[in-house]
Amino acid sequence: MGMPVSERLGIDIRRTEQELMAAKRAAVDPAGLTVPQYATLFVLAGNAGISGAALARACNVTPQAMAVVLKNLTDRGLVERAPHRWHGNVLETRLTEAGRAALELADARASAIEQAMADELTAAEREQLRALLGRCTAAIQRAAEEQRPS
Amino acid sequence: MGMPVSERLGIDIRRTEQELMAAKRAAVDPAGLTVPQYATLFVLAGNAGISGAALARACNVTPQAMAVVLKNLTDRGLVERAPHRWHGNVLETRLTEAGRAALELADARASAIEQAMADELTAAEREQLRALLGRCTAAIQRAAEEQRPS
DNA sequence: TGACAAACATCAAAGCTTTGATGATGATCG
DNA sequence: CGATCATCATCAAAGCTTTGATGTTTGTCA
Repeated sequence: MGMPVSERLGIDIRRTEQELMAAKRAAVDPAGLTVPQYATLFVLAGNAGISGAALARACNVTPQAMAVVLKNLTDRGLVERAPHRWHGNVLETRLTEAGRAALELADARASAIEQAMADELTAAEREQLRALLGRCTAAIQRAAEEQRPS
Repeated sequence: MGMPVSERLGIDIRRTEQELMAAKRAAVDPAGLTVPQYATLFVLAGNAGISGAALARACNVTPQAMAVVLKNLTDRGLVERAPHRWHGNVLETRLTEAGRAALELADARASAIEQAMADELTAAEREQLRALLGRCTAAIQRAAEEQRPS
């Protein structure tokens, strides 16, 4: 096979992300939320009345994926959706009181995970990590672009 | 909310992993595979006759998740499963010829993504990244452990 | 031998995610 | 004005993933 496992940085990245997801899932679970639901409520808290499509962009998922999350959140009464006043097609989404409460509960615990990660590193190391990840992201995109059989 | 978005390293990690997954998905798609299927075939290529549970551990997913992947691979004739000779309950899984062919096709392209990422960084930077990610992983696990209401 | 723990496989429910396809709405430009 | 394009929402299909619950098989130990 092409590249030895020991040299695949993707494995390390994936491993870390998996650990992060597992920890966040556990952190957010007592609030009755999933990680995507938490992320959605989080964005919503700072952007009341945003559209589903914009929410999808903010969370880096497809509008269809976001629609599923929003449906579940709506069913549980954590968000409300209402048609935009003069902009016919758009549905404005807002947090309900219950939604804000769940978010606050979840965020306290989720933030603790982020905090632990931040505390493990010095400020310089944090910047280093972000810079390295950024370069990886760029390289990945470049490689993907080149592979495209356009 | 607890922690400002600009300080959440998790977001950078997640972003990179998403980009990586998207690129690998595109890379592996012409071979008719998904990323989990590719990962499974890859492990299988180096561990013929492994059990489903062991495969799950190697891929860092639950046995149930692996069962779904294996079912799809079996349905497409890319792997074969047969009961272990003297060990009644275990199903041994092996690549078929078609499976090996799909893997090779997919691996060439997937490796190119990994290679691009590796090429972007110097050897020292690669080690730095792995070390930083490793420390993050450890910190995450520690934090998750502490949060557990045992 | 018989009870028990460990490992394996699997059914089921719930949820997320992607690609593809449709239809509605609003803005732009000829 | 009317065609076109971009944006938004949504239906559908396929696949991955998790938690929880079952049942089988093996090996250990009292």
